[in-house]
Amino acid sequence: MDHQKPCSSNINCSQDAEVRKGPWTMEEDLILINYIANHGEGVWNSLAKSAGLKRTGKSCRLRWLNYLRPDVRRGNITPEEQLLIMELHAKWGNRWSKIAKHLPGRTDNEIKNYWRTRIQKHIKQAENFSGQSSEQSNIIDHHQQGCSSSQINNNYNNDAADNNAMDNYSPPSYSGNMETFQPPFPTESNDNIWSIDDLWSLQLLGGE
DNA sequence: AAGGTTTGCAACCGCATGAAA
DNA sequence: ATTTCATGCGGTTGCAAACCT
Repeated sequence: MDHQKPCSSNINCSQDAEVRKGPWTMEEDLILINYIANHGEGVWNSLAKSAGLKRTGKSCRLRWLNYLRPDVRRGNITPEEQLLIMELHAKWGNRWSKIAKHLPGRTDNEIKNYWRTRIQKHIKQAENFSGQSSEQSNIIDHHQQGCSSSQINNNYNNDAADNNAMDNYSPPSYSGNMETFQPPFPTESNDNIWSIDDLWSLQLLGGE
């Protein structure tokens, strides 16, 4: 992604004085990192203002949580993580934030993207190959037809099953296909224009 | 090499929920 | 009890990069 292009997709460019949209620039990232390092997270709307960012609080929060946080891990979803994602998804459906809580350093957005771009696609391909098992195609259909999370919850389980369920849980629908499932590695996506490490070291150098 | 298509991901949007006033 | 505001969530979109013809 080209984070350097200030207004490439900025619909609000004309009224740019107010709210910026679109990709974050390195400068904005640095401002946000710096500000949070010095003042903590606080209320996002006022944080955005105080930091001098022409962004909504929502946008700042998202950028921080999904990208800038020091503990966020990006790229290289391990086979273990992948398996866990599949198990938890089979159990909870599209409850991405809930799934993300079981994968330290991973964000709901990343897991959601990963599911949609890799796993879902691969399951669909496998299904086309093997004439498909009924249970599995049900799950895929749910996502293709955009079923609501409440529907998913009815089909799978609810929060009560939360923590100890994993002990006696066996993945209902994917296990049969794990044989044919080729993890689409490498999933390296660290080739950002600049790395978060870079930003943090910049922050540490110039920070305060 | 050029143009078209597909893929992957960052970011936005709308809605739901909860806390504070 | 009601309203307002902030946050969190899931779905969706836009676009650059990668791939294909």
